[in-house]
Amino acid sequence: MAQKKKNGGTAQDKAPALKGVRRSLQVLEYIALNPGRATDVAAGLKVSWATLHRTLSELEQGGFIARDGDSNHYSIGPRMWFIGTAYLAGHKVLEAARPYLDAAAEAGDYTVQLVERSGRLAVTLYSYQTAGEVITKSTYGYHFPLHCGSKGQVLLAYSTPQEIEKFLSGPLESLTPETVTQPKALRKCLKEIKSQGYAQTVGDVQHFTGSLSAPVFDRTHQVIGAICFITARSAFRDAALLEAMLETLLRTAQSASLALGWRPGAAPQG
Amino acid sequence: MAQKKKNGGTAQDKAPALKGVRRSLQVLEYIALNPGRATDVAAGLKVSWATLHRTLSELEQGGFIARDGDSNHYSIGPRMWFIGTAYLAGHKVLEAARPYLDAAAEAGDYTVQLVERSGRLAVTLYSYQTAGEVITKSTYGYHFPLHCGSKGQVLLAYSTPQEIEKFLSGPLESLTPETVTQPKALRKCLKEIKSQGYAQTVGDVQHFTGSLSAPVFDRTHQVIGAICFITARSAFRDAALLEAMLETLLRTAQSASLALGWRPGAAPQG
DNA sequence: CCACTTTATCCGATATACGGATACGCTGAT
DNA sequence: ATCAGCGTATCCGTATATCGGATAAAGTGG
Repeated sequence: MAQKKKNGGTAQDKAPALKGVRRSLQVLEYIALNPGRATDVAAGLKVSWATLHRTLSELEQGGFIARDGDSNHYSIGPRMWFIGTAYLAGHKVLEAARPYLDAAAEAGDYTVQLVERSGRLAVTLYSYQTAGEVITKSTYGYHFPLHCGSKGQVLLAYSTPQEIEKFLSGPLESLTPETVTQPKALRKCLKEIKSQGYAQTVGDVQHFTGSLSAPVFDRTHQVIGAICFITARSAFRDAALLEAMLETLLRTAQSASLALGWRPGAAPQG
Repeated sequence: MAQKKKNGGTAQDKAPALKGVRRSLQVLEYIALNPGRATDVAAGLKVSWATLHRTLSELEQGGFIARDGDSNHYSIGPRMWFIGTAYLAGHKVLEAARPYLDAAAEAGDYTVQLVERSGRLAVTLYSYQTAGEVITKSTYGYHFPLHCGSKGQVLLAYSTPQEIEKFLSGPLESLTPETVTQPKALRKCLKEIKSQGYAQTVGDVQHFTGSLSAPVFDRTHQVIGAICFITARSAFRDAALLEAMLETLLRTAQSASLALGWRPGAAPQG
């Protein structure tokens, strides 16, 4: 099945043009995922040391990556943040969903997020965090694989069967002992999510938290994102509270979908 | 002192190595600032069309920029956001300031931001927005030149005289009729800011809002960021309210500085 | 329908980036 | 103190990937 040839995964290995550009961006992404020493990057990406060194130097002097003088550890630089944020300016889904997200956040004691799929990851676009809550690492910069947490699972559940299988055939890491990593179990889980219209997971991303997520549709009935409520684990034992959360979530997601041109009913080409 | 040899704006034009890489990142930044048609990018960056086309194609198929199928307008793609957010994960200043920012946001009806300088711009790292407020375009993706708004002015005020002059010698745009753009007036303004320890501007970024900002220091007494409170214009007519805001602001900024190793007193090498 | 702008592709010359080899600097162990 | 081992920096000839002018196609507007 899984051949060892050169299955990049992100379909990025087509025509060998603009090699340098491609490599430099690969390097950036690699560093974004695992910041560290130059050698490790070279090993991880399998590029010759000399080449990598040149690339890193160039990126560094441009401010796209930053190097810690002492340890020679590289990490993403400020300029990348600046460029990256431009993605949000004018992001349709975010703009449409924003008011509802804020309203939902005001209504209850949970963190509200808008997430989107990017490759094998669920990427957080917006996070409204209720201060004083115990949830820690859930803002930007912490993106999880699709099979971890309700947000990813929702995004995955509404993908095509082919995409689901493709994802499941990749590596499925474990973030906590409670993370579900068996393809079989995940398939079942996804089916259930799709039939009930939302996802719920507890402790599979962080021990002390759980989350509830619902899909956001556009006018073509495609899922273009998900809204996710995160809160402390204890809340998931309180049925009434959970019920209220779920209701708010579904209402919020529907409002966002409506704002994006979605209308209730079957898919257009049905 | 300041020799005129190779004074680039952003000091990015030194050795002509890895041309492609540099160009592609320039393109990315250009698109981040002004998304638009390919031709415009080519004109703006003065690269031959063929070259630019190749670059754009490469970037697009990697998901680093996105093209609107109808209008052929290019904009920053999701993958850049993903990479960019990695900048925040492990950002020292942000981590240190975060609790205080949240606390401040809870305390009053204003948006709380943490900003940092990047080139000629004040870049927002974190924004805690009180829902229901009228402030609109103040989240991520909207970064302003240093002379606009109190946040930028604070960052600028604590720069070295050389840097200030360098900045002032560049183009000084106007965001609203109230934006101060005369170098002379700005110089005076900056001096005042530095002596009083905070900045206040009203209506120079958006008509209906005003802001209050204070610097954040690290252990070497250098300014590494600023904290900014933004609120509706009307609040700036209420002296008592303003007083309270200022107090919270200064306390917050000081807490953040302390958390970063700053200690009261003169600069170390004084 | 035609003039014009914007986008896409070709192709040969040449400059440019590749990567093996080598040299430097640091850390920790013998 | 010496040496081994790792990580980092730089050199340089070669081959290759990139540049950009020109050309073709597609889209836009009068």
